[in-house]
Amino acid sequence: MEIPKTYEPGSAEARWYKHWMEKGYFHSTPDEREAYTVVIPPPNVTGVLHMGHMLNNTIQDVLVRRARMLGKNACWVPGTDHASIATEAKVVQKLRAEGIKKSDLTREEFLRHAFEWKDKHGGIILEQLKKLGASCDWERTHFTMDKEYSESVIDVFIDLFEKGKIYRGVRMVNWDPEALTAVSDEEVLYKEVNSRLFYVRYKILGTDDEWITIATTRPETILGDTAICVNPDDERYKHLVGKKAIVPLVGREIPVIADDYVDKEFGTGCLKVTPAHDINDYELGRKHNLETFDIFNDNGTLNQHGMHYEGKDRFEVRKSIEKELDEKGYLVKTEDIINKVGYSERTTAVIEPKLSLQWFVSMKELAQPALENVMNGNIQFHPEKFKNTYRHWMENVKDWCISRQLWWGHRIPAWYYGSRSEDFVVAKTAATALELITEKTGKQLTEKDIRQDEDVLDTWFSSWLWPISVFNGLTQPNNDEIKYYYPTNDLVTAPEIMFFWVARMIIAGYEYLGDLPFKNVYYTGIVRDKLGRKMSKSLGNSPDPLDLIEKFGADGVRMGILISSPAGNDLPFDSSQCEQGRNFSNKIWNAFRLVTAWESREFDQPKSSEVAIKWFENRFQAALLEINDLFDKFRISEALMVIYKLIWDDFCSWYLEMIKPGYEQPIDNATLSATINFFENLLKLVHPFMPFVSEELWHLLRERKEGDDIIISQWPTSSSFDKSVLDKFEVAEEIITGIRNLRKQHNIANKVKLEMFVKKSDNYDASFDAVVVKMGQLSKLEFVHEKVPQSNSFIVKGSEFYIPFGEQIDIEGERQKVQEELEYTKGFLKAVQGKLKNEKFVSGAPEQVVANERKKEADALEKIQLLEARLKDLL
RNA sequence: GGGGGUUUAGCUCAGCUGGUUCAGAGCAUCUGCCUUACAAGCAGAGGGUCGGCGGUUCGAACCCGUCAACCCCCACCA
Repeated sequence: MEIPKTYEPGSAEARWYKHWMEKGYFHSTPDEREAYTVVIPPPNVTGVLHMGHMLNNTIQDVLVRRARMLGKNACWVPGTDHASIATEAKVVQKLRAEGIKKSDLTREEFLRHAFEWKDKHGGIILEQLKKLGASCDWERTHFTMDKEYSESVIDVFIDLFEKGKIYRGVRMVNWDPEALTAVSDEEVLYKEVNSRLFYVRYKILGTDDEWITIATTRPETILGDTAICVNPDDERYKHLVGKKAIVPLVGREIPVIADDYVDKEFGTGCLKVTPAHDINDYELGRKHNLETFDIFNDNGTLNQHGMHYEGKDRFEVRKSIEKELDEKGYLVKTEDIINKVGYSERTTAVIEPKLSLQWFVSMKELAQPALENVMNGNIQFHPEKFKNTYRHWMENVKDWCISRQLWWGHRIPAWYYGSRSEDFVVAKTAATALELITEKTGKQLTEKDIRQDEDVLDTWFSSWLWPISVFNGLTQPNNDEIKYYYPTNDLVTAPEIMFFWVARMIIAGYEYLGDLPFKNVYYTGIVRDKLGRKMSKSLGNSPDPLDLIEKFGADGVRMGILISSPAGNDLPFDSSQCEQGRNFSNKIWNAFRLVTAWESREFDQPKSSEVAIKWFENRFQAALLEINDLFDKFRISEALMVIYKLIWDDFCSWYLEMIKPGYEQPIDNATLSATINFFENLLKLVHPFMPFVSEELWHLLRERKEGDDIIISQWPTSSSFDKSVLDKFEVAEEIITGIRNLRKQHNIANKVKLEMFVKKSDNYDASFDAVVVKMGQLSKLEFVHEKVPQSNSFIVKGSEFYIPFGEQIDIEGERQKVQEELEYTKGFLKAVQGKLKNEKFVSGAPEQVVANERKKEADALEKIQLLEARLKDLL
């Protein structure tokens, strides 16, 4: 049977993924083994796989597959997030394309459309992950709006409310006066625009002609002013604090107050305070007990507080009021400035900040254990540097606004029965709400008398329960699964959502299960394009991962994405990296072709093969130790690099060449069998990174019994190794390279056998001589006591190697070469001796370091002697 | 504006608490090879005053100061 020259990933990938699924290898149920649990950062339900997901999920799969091979009960829970804003925006957009406006639909109608959309597009991304090879337990797929999951979200809301951790508070929302709705922060686009700064003077009450001048970009809001504020340290205005000023046009008397918030440098250093239309002003208002006048109607026109401007649009009023202020002598001057203005993404209307009652989680106390347990290392961040960012945020944590003015999501379980702000109860159902109302007020109401809060909860208010709720840890407390799988082990995610998600999961973990949600957090970087831009849907600069898989194979893409992506570092993605990955799978494939082509017989093992095997055993163990260590430190891409070099350089370029029989010659049984064992172990190391090609070759390499699949094979066991073997081999490598270099310099083909003579140093080691003869294509290797004339030479570890070339020798070239080396060594010696002459160095540096320098000196002296002798010969 | 981070070869990164290797790897580049596993390959080679400046030290890529550039997060300024 002819084996193709290149590895063809397509069929192998489909075949093996199906096989793994059929065998149920991805599915986990609690048993006596140690659990290894990972929960996927749930992608948006309607999302499409992008490069960030590829990176993130490849890392998770590597960790999970390795854990499985280490004999752990690996469980990787997949699922999707309802992503309220993103999904709702998509549905709105889709409806708009069909000519349907959201405002024409009832909530129920809209949700019907949304669920239809979710059923149609939801989970596409999960199918894509299968193409990547993700070994998720698909039977455990969760969605943050599943029935039981939603129940846990609502329960947590109610619980926190009852504990007094959730409260209603005033917050500025982004009001879209055209759509007549509040929009989320994410839907506001800030643009820099040319504006004007108006300087307006207010008369001080009780004076003849004393004025105070403020600067504002929004003169129309003067009608809502309830104070003027200056910095307490501002000498210019100190005498005015406590006095009253008169609002122009309105005639209202307002206090002049002092607060640090005011920047002395900006404008005139005086701020007019309009608590209803600016969040900072609102805070000042609260602090100083100011009145609040909301001067706008919902559609952006002025209301009754607008006096003669009532009913007119805010921008029209801005123009008119400028004129009026000017005419009446209040306008001092105007200045052109550039400032940022928010526009609604939906309607492009200018956003009006508007005060409204929102729901908050009070965070200070909840955050305490979450902060401590990261700082003390109970939860580890990789890389560690993110602890700083985390600490800073957690120490200054602000209360979390959890209500969103959307329909797609978990509706807030609050029920209103009156017009006062305290006329509400929090309850799971309307029925319970009615009971609570009766309890609270004595009134007997019906469902018609109450209405549920219109808002839904912030998406993160459901995703923060992810590691708990995928095991129903709240709805069925202490069930077998939550006990077995929680705390999970590793979380792999992007640093951007450290606060949105990671911190809050930690908080929820301690609050609800009294334990950490995961032990390690691996932060991936951001995938960027060649221009350094973040790859994103909106920019459209992300290659389609499925195209890449098509082109380079899933294994190739996985390797390409991991090879230069240390934790926490950005990954500037270029498809050439996938090419490298594809080449690597091909390399392994061809190594297999070579090994499988050999015919084996029973005969004496050549010495070169014997020592080659001994060397590779040790080499493998050394690499394995390093790989395991790198995995422990979550240095995944470095582990991959070690494997890459182990296979490409050590196994293929060295080992296989050392044991390779001559053309059409058989190989001895012992060597072939050892080689196949090596190959198997190498495939195991590769498997977490390149699951498909490794499984394919695992089965081609030898006959396998049913169920003998690499995915469930045992990770190679680590044992001690003999470093001296590796050191000796390194010397042999150096000798072989020396021979190759001479061949190259003198244009001697590999086929031409050469004779080599060695003048040994005292520490010459002959254990790899057979390999040197084979790899160097030598016809003779002989030891001599004298230098060999008429030959080229090189020095390795004090031994001199001579290869006679008869007439071909280029004496001048050789002399020059030796001369250069001599110069260099002399320079080196000078530097070393310089150090040793420095008394402060000899007395100050540790003994070991000084000893090293002395050794360097001795070695250099010896080498200089050899080189000088050699030079004399050449003259 | 606040906070965090980064800066080492053309690119992506290692370099552990300052001292074995005149600074390491992969990719890319260059040179020579279609050598009977692989040209998606083989064998070699070149390439860095470790962002700038100053300091501490016998000794600095590593510690301190300062300047600069870039990135991320948060808040958005009347």
